Amino acid sequence: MSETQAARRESLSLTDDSRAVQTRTRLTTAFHEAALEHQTDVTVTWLCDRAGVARSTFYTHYSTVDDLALAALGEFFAEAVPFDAERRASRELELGVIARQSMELIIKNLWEGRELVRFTMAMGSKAAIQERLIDDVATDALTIVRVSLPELDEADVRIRADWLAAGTVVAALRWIVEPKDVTPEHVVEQLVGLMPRWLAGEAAQ
Amino acid sequence: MSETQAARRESLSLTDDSRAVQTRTRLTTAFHEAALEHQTDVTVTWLCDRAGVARSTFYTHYSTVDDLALAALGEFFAEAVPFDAERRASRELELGVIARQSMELIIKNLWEGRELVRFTMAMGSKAAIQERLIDDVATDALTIVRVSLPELDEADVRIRADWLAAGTVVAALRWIVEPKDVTPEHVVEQLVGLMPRWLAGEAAQ
DNA sequence: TGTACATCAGTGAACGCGCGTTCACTGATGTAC
DNA sequence: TGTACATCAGTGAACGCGCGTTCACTGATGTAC
Repeated sequence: MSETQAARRESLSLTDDSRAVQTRTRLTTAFHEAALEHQTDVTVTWLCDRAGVARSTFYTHYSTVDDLALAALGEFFAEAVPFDAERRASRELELGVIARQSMELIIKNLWEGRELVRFTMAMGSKAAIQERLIDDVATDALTIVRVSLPELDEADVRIRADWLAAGTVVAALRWIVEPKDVTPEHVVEQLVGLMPRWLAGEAAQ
Repeated sequence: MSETQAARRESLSLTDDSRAVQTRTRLTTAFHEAALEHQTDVTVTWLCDRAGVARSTFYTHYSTVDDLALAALGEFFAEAVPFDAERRASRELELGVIARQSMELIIKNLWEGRELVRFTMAMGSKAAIQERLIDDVATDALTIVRVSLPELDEADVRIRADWLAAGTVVAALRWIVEPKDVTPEHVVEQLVGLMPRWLAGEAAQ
């Protein structure tokens, strides 16, 4: 990981230069196409050929295929979690209602994108993607825990956020990846039931 | 992943041939040494040189460095979880006591091996190792959930096992990897508190 | 107890492959005057 | 409105590297007789 390349990636990720935007779109599209076509062995070269972009250009934007994959997976969780924190802070709804609605949103997003999720996780980058999703969700979950348990110190907030993020992401991803006769609604109920009471109120357990 | 190599690995992993045992020991030792010496860039070649073993031999035993790393990490969780299931089945202790003792065992093992765990996760294989630990723990946790909630159907058992395994492994690993002023005892309390009531009884929440 | 043989783990050289970086370049965009 | 110039994303060829496999081999172990 050279400083030069990393710095260029950093600045490119921030720019809205139309050429850069187009390159990212092309690569993301190529990734989606790979998923639709159930391509195996998707290499950087394959993606670049498909996107009509030079290999060296790929690396000015992304450091690995996982990087692109995560970008292409989009905002399956990212939408739900900050929204949840907002509503908790406003205290207009019961905890159980908020928890259930947020989980419904996460599960709905995952379910709608299940083809893409399955492909991505089958591509060999499963572990990396799972880990980064957990990271992202845990970061957002920190706010939820702070709002819910204001007196808790930071280290304990972190433990709770990690626990919740990991449990939710892993259980949801496995349900998505290994299709069973379980409806999204049922999964929501199960996951809400696993939440602690301070998070989901009477809906817990 | 060729059939030939995979098959050879499979049969070698089962044998107790003294040569094979010695090779595995040497490689595991080399990995431990790499950790002690805080080696960066531990490649298969480095490990084999250190172990006095041919590179081709490495691949007759392990498919990747992660494979070896997981073996070298040993039984941080594996010891605790089946033991937990046994005691639940015998119904001689309160749920909360069993849950706390099992968590104490997991955390104690991780704490004692924290140098090795940190090294392994810093080596670049963090995601893969985290994922495989979750897998292992989830498999054992299936039994615990079945014993605790006998009437539950298999898909729901799976969701609960995944949730518990992921929460425990991820929260514990992050505590280990990013040292804070949090004692092992305190972490145990936090994690037991996050368990659902059917698992930890009154100790939950 | 000794000899012949089968089994199987280890070896080392060679292979192709994809990764991620580097660098001098080109060409499009947009700003200065 | 036109010209000169700076900026910066994209390019493509080349590089070294480690991965994981293959295969014909060697040599230790242990079993059969």
